[in-house]
Amino acid sequence: MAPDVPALATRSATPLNRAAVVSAAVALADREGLAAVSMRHLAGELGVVPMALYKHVADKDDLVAAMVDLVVAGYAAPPPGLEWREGVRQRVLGARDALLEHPWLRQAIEAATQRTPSVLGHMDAVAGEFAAGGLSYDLVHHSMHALGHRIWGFSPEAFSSPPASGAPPAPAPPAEEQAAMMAAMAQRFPHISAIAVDTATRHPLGACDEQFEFEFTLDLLLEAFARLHSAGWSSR
Amino acid sequence: MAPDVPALATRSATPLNRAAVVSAAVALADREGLAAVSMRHLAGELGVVPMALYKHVADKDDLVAAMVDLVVAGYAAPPPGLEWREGVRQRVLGARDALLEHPWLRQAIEAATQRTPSVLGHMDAVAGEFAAGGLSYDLVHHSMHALGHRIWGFSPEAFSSPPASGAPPAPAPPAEEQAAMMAAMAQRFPHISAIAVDTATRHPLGACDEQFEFEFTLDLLLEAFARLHSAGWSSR
DNA sequence: ACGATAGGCGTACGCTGTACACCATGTCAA
DNA sequence: TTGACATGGTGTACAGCGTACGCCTATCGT
Repeated sequence: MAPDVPALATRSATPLNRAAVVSAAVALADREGLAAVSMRHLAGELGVVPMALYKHVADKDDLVAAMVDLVVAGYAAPPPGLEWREGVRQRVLGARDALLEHPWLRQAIEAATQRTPSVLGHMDAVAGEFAAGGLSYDLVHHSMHALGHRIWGFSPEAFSSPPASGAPPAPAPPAEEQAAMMAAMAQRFPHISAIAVDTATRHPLGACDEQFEFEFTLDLLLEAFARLHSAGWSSR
Repeated sequence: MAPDVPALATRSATPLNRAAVVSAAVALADREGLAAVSMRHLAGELGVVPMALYKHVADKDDLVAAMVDLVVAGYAAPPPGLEWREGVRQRVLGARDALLEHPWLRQAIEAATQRTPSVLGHMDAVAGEFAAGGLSYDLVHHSMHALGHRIWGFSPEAFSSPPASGAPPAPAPPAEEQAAMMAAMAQRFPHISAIAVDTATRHPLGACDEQFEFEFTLDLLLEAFARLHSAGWSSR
């Protein structure tokens, strides 16, 4: 028999390094979601024993932070010299693009306990776009608070259902029951039901247009910031 | 010897019920944080074996959802007949009050995978305040998207540091090093540093005023919604 | 030639959620 | 009165998690 390389997992000849570990984790998360990124699973993916990873990352938190850092480092930077609203807009939409490519990113950012360099860099770059427009740092500060997680490309949706992990929890209730449910909903929650109806008439094909939703809010806030700016607003 | 009641844990004579389990979980989370709410810990608290809890809650997700539901059910409702902005404002600030009493609530809401009745009820009530002002459901829909998690009383802060769990990670670096760090920060991240400086001059005593921050954004958005409303805005 | 170092391995511990079988009790119908 | 049945607490067990600790080997600078 030939006792050479391991059977299944890809095990390269050269030793691991931090970058390889982190990018493998990103790829794994892209493929199977953030929950699948356990030290054991990732190690198996790399053809290595779990504890080997700890030679390259301090702990799981460090790994996740590094994953975020890697993706955020790849955010597209708009050309300099843009009007400030456009600069902010492009940076935020750039973040959103990355988010759409790496759906786990939102969860990772929300769970993050550190601010890594790339993360700070993005926040600084966004602040810089504001500042280039002549907004006072006072206003920039509060405007960025208003943007909140939107600078990472997502809004904290009060409505949107969680990402529908795999199989539907209820096995498709019969249409009759569903109609009864709808009626009960309409009675108990008239306003959100009305919203649902209103939305359905406007967008017959599916749920609401997330991208429109996102840009709507973004532009709304940007306009409000501009108004405050030209009015010489100050926090005290 | 007296082989009667268990030694340490409080074990009442009457059997458990769902409400008792859930409110014990809330109390535990209030005392020791959401992370401390494990089935085993909670069961121990109730003087019961872990699996006993599964007679009252379907699983951990169900428990957390019920915890959220319980707190949200207690949100203060403003008197009817308020001007719509004031109605929304009071409901949202009421949610914020509950959040300040139960710091774990934010995390629980963010992690929630279900919309329980109380949760839907709050969303509906907020929508109702808008609707009472004559806003179209179309605009209500988009305005609530804009509010996002703010209707739960918190804004997703891009800046605020995570809640500083227990001991500081670094054991208070020497002042000399700290100054060097600050200088390096200022060079690499000029804008956020400028914000920090600006903020420090305005609020010499501490970090920024979260409450002010929150209300600033809230009022900003509300004013923008009002402007759209009076301009007859529609999404298409 | 040799010690230091880097990097992968193996074992083990304590923690998590929860499936499954079992048993005591209270309630109700026959 | 008796048996069926539901309710609720128990005990054991399993798979998975992060990670502390010690060992072993290959490489490299001196």
